Amino acid sequence: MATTATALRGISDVAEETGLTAHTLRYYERAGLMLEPVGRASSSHRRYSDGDVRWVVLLTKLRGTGMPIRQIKQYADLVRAGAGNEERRLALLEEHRARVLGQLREVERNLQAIDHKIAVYRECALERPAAAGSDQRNAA
Amino acid sequence: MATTATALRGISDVAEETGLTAHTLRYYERAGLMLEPVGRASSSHRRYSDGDVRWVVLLTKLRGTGMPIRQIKQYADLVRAGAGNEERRLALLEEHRARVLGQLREVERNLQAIDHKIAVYRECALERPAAAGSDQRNAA
DNA sequence: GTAGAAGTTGGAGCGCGCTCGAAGTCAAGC
DNA sequence: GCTTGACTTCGAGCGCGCTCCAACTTCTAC
Repeated sequence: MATTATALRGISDVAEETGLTAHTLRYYERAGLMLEPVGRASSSHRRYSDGDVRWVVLLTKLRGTGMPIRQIKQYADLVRAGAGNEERRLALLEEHRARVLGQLREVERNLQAIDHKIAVYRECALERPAAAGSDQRNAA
Repeated sequence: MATTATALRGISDVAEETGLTAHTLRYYERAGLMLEPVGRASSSHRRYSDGDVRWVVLLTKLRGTGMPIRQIKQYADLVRAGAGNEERRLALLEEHRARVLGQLREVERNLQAIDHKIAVYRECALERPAAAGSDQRNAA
């Protein structure tokens, strides 16, 4: 069952896979976000395991929802500590989730005001046929 | 019809009304986000008109959807320039709107991954009856 | 008049999350 | 051997959006 070859990847492979830069990957590691120091080749070049990469992908989801580095660090610390603190991990994630949902709602609320403004400008554009070329807008 | 008394407000009133700090209000003004320099009392204290306040409120909506100061400045410059550039204002707002919608979708997508993680931890919590007090979680 | 609160300016400082530069190491190809 | 290029470390730098400080003026209450 050695079919899943699980090739260890270099930092630029992982950068490409995750959408982060190599700089950022090193930064995350320095910041203590990795579960364990990333493995090294004899040349001291980093060699990421599949698990490392999956973890980094999770980090990108957390960052992508605005979780601060400091809090991701807390979560990583909990996971690194091993079994027994699952409730605290869950609480941390749920708190984050609630915060994100709140932010989403607020952004939507603010966006509605902007939508209204847009609607006003559209009406305004209808009233005045406008200067030449008003129709070359991209109707995206 | 002079019933709308339109009292001019001091900076701390406006801070309270808008949720910004007085510091931030001054900062926005310095950054060129106001349509015109805010009026002053004889004492050189700022006196915000209703229009000023409405504009600041709009600024908070733009900021609240993540529009950078630099771009808000562009929008303010257009409005300040007066009639004739409504299309550019509209385009600016629509671009922003599209960007925000994209970001919302991506945050939601990332959040789904986190939700999945949360679900896993919840199952995990069910399997092991866990240490005392595991049921005092808020069932939000 | 006088104390204390609240406003003014200009510029410095901060927290965040990267981002970059410099100098060095290592492996592969010519 | 030598070059090229991808990697390493450490620390500095940056862009953003505030946030605060210091020194000063002015309003308000007593």
